Amino acid sequence: MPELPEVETVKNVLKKSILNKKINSIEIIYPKIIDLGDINSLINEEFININRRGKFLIFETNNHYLVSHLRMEGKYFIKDNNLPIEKHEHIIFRFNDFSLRYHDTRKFGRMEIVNKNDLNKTPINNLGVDPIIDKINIKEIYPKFNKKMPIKTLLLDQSIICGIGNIYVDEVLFLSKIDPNRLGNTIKLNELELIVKNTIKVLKESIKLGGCTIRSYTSSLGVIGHYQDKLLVHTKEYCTCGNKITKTRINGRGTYYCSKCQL
DNA sequence: CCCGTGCCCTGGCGGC
DNA sequence: TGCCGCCAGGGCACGG
Repeated sequence: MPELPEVETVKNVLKKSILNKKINSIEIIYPKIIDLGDINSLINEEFININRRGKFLIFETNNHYLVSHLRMEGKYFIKDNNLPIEKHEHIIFRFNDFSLRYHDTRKFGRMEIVNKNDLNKTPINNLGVDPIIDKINIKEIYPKFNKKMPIKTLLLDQSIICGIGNIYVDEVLFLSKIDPNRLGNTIKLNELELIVKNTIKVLKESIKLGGCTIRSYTSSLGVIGHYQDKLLVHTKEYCTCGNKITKTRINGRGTYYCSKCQL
């Protein structure tokens, strides 16, 4: 599933191929993907930049922003215009010499289209600090962790820190030697500092790997993350210390941790 | 306000 | 071999 590093990679690859080309037409096969705005307002415009915030892609056109969240399985493909529309392709942007196709097996992804002044009407507005884009002030965010909720749940809350998903949160807490069940109000300032440090480290390393996994030799932009080769605890059976990994559920999410290493 | 639950979706997999 | 039911989970709506 695309997480922050994969979204970052998609952004970088798309920037190389779709900028400054006129959108001739748009086909909407599954309209529910769009939950705000009129995607047809992008016709005759060009994508002039692409940014990322958290797990969101922000496409900038001449007069609009298209905000896109891939959720679990969303992907963008670049294909020849002549190729038939395949199953799970829901939105098609047609340019002169190719098409950009939004593909999403489970239809969980969402898009919002707004005028330039209205970015604050999109979910972007509710995001907290981005560990890659922003300089995080630990003392500023520390009070938001003073809650009777598991630290894992708080780290997945995109309005505090954005971009961390279920896989990376397990890895970050493992590296920080913190039990994901510990309540936010038991986390000390220096522990949060360590968590943030490891978050930045893990995400940066994964972005590097993401860059290697783009299949640029095809016309498609399916991103296959190779971060799974680096995972230390998520989906693992045994810890590097030899202890059996505990599999449990926190906030409805599958959770992996080592009860010996993480306290 | 806080927090837990269920929903959206489909493919993959285990069990029979 | 096939079918059924469950599971995966990001974000949001809803309700106690």
